[in-house]
Amino acid sequence: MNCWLMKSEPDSFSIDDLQRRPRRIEPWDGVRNYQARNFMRQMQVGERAFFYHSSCDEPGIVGLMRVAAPAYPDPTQFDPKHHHYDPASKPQEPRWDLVEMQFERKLKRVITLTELREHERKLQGLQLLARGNRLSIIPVKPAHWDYILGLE
DNA sequence: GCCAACGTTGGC
DNA sequence: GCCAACGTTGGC
Repeated sequence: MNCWLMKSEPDSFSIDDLQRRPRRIEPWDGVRNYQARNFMRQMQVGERAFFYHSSCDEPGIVGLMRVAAPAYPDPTQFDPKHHHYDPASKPQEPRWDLVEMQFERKLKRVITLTELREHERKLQGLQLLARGNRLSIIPVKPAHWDYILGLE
């Protein structure tokens, strides 16, 4: 079982939004980065992911999710009215995928990016802490997963 | 295949 | 709002 970390800007979609969705499930659409897409294609139903709030007052991990449905083509890529429309993607050969994520629980408190950095030595190799990190979906080693949850 | 220009991400 | 880092695009 792999573990993951998925970023979202709370202004557009927050952990509370996920909790309020029907069945607490949301299609994770709008990912337009090949590396992130390839990670989604590796994700298996039941695998766990951190929900990370980015570009906000307090960037950090705010909750836990599980993969509810494996990767399939993201319909928003074919919708000309959609912000994430990709005219270069053909329905016969979709370029972008999504996975469906299900709310598991909120953390008792936010584990901030600042706090994670204080544990840099224990979290060696965690891509979130790497210089210039911009990927919205990254794998998390099980040992790192456990260590981070231990901070809660 | 190179690389400049441009767009995006995301912390601060 | 600024800016560093990175990805993508497109001319050559």
